[in-house]
Amino acid sequence: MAQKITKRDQDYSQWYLDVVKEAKLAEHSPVRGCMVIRPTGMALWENMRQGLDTMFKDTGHENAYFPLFIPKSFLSKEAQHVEGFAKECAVITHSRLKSVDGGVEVDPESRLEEELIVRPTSETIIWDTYRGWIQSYRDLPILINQWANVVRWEMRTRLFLRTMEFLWQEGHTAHATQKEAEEETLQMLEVYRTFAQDFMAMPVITGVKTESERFAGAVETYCIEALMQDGKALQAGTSHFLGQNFAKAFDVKFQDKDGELKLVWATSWGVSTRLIGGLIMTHSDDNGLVIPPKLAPTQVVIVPIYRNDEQRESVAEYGNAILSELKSLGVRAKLDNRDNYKPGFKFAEHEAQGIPLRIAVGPRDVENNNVELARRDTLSKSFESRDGIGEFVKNLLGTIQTDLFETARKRRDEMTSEVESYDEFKKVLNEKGGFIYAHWDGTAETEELIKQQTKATIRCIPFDKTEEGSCMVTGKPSKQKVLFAKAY
RNA sequence: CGGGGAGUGGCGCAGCCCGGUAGCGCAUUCGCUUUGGGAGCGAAGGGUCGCAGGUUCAAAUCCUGUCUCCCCGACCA
Repeated sequence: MAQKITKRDQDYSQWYLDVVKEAKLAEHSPVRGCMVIRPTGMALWENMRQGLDTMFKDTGHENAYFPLFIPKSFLSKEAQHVEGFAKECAVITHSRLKSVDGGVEVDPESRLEEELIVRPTSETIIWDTYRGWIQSYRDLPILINQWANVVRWEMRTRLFLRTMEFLWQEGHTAHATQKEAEEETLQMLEVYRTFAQDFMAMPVITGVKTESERFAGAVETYCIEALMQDGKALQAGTSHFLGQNFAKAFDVKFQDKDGELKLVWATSWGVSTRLIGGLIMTHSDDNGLVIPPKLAPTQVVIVPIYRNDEQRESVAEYGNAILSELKSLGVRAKLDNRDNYKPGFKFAEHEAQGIPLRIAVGPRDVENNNVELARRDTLSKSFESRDGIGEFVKNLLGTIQTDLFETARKRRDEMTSEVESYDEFKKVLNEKGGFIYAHWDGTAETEELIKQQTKATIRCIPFDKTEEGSCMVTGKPSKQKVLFAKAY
């Protein structure tokens, strides 16, 4: 029997872990800080990947793949970049083991001349490669994405939200002009925003990071920020305008139309399996995971109910016909005809796995020519006619998708405050949490002070909060409010 | 890296103080009865108690060392 899930309001961390476990998404591996993504979790990631990949292709990008290992020297070429990542790199120093009475140990003879770094991100190896690909303005732009795993030696990990190794995509583009690169950066931010909202049903705030939160090596970092149900923010994706930093570091120049030799402009952008963590914490409840229909590996599950073999057959026939109808309409449906579990158990299990819609069919339904429909998001049940059930379900899935977004947006809005003073800020942060808009003087010192005193950080400087005011801490003039929250 | 907690069948735990070489619940397998919200009964299989030393006639239990994981902080997608 599945273990009960800890109440969400009681212990949010435990609740989160329970949901992940009960939904069979992932589990801790024996390797410190790493996770095993189970088939259910992988199917979800694959759907997310497909949605994103289509959007990348639609905006002119192609996929490629670069090596996992990066020569140590590459990492030292961009000063800011090194500083940001040096402290969390896995380093390969040797190439083989040797047997020593029953066990193995590292063969000291095999020490590498130059150590290899397991990529924490691929800017360096990619820009080293781009140097060879770019000579003329005709070679630009280069619009490439890579689906890969990366490793960051994190101190403390949490399933999906922060693991030592994680799956992600990283886009790396090269452009002839600053304007084009900046437009690309914002375009991809918009792709992320659209994906988060339309596929994940997760509302996000877009904006630009402060200098202290900026990606190591970027000129400007843009982000999407989501709010979790416990009132903490999650950085769900980033898009960086890299300026000419990497072009300078890796000497990537092109000859322009005017004959001049110029440095290339760059962007990079990425989202990771962390999105799954965001998805969980945006929609799920005490019964387990809730997945929006667009991303659900299984959108509809049909549960047959019967008392004897005769009923079993008629119900199976009835259920299979519905299954075929749903499949023919492109609905991802399955029939749960396992005989070793009772319906109640299956209901609970499907709910824990977040399947958006359940259809229960029993002898009564066969007789009355109807079905019992249960929505995962609202946990409400209704009886619907068997006739036209395919179209009905298809529409309902669409409704669930938009309802999930609306519910999440409403919750986010209710958890968003605007304050005018630092006292009010601290009060709201302690009593309510969530997103808080407040004026800030734009200095790193004030930002750090607020962080030290309240643990809240500036999640982003949003695009749409222009209004004159004065910093809630120092009273210095401010052109706009910025978005604060405690964050994951 | 600092503070706390924990390592005992697949999972969750008890036993440890006060040594006598393992037990409970769930899961698994088989059988019968069940099936509209996490089924019941009966039987069976499965663990040298994280690892390494030490004390002892005897160690899950006491001592020393060590590794790992989880939680809270600092750092980060």
